[in-house]
Amino acid sequence: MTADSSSAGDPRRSLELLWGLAPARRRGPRPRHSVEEIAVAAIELADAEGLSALSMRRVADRLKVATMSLYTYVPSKAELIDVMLDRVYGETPKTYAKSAGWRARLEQVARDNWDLYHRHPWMLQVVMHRPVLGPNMIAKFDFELRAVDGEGLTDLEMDQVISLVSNYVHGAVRSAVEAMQAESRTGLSDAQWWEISGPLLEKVFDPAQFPTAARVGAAAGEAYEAVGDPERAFAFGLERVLDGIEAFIARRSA
Amino acid sequence: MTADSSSAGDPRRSLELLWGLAPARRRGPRPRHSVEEIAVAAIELADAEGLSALSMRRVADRLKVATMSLYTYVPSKAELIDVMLDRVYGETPKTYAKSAGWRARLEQVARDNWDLYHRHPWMLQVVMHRPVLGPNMIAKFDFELRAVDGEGLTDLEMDQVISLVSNYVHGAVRSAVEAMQAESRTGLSDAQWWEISGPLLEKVFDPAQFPTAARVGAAAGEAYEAVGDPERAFAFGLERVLDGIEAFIARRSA
DNA sequence: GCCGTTATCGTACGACGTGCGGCGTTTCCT
DNA sequence: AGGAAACGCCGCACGTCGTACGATAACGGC
Repeated sequence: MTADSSSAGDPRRSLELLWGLAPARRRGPRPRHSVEEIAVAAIELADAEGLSALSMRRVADRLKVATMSLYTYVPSKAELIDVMLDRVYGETPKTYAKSAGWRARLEQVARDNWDLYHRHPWMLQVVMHRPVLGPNMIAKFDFELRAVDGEGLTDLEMDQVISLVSNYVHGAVRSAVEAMQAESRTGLSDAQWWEISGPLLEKVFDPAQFPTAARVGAAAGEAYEAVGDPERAFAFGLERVLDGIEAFIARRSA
Repeated sequence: MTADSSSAGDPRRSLELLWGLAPARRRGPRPRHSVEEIAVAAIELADAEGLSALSMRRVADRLKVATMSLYTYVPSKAELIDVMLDRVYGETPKTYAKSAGWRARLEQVARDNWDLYHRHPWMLQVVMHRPVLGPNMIAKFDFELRAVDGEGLTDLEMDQVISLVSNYVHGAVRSAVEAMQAESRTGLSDAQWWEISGPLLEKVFDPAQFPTAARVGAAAGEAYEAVGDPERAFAFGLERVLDGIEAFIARRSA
């Protein structure tokens, strides 16, 4: 429970929340807010300050409401995160260019996800105990599968191809975002950090023992000084992944 | 700070810890423990109960020591996690079979990481603000780079290839581990969970609207009932990734 | 034996998620 | 019209967390 997780509560309640199945109010005072409104406030907070700053108290503050009032809309923090997730899943485009082939479509899927994670880096830290079966998540899944539909793959292979791309993007974004956030989180710029770490590491690290790491580490370090290089690394990996899928599809059609 | 993160403290202190650079004891009572011992206890706890159960109090209990005593060995929880990480990085093999080509070597790297993450799933949740420059992490980096050394790639390309493989493995393990842990974390088996979610979802989800998701979801759901299928999905993706790298290396040599 | 150093640890503070129970508002039923 | 039931709102409290602070006691060098 301490960990920021989703889908840890009652699945029934979760699904009702995600699909907006309110049991139809009957009596009592009018709700002053809505699940949507709460989710929006929570997303804004998480976007701005990270998942570690997302607390029920802070969300309530944002809405000028007492903390416990949130619990009339949402059974627990886990379900709130479910709603947040499904909501941001709704942000990705859901149409392909008409002329695009499967490769262009898959590339779009990868880049849309890359963008989505960059807009909401807290998504990377949410551990999902079960898939969040909200409408937007399902629409997104369907859309992504259609990228490789009709190319002669079995259903299982289609799922595996989409998983492959999703998994790669997730990992790549994670590296990139962590690198980007290092400065703001620690209050130390890369330069300052190396100024401290460098000399100490030199005393203790023997380049002769690990020549490959020394050489490549230096090269990569230099390259990454240039802004935008994580994006190039992402593009590089994506091309390899798509090449691998291309070989598979070609072999499958033959 | 609330988030389970690493490398958030003083880099100098971190490096001293990681490389065992104690400032040489002089006076005072003999330490009853060691950073190593504390890290081992912490790793055991995190392995058994997950990162959310890893607290300074619980680690101290395990060592039969007051909570605050830990702070004489480790400046904060973040640095402790750094030490834990570098320690488990030491677990992966560091030699290749002599006969192995780059592809077999890369596959070994991927599978060793897959195994490592499965042994220590908490690694997936640690957000790294900076690379943990410990001896084992460097040795591991060097070892992995050697998988693709001497194949005609530039230093930067070597780094990108290793990143690609690492990123894919990270993403794939994440999916697999989350699926595996869903039952123990929520106390609901997959069957029980579907028994509740299924009927509700049927009321609300229209297969005609998302035929691809419906079809593939059903197929994938069935396949994953069979134990060990996440591993097959991992193997599938890995083959594609390696194929993509193969194409790149081939083009590079030509 | 004494003093400076250092390990150990009890207490405390401000965060967190959330259970419980009281209050006041709104709606339905008579 | 009036009473009762349902429900939104919220203050308080509990047990958790990381860790700052200061007291105490063990030890090494003189």
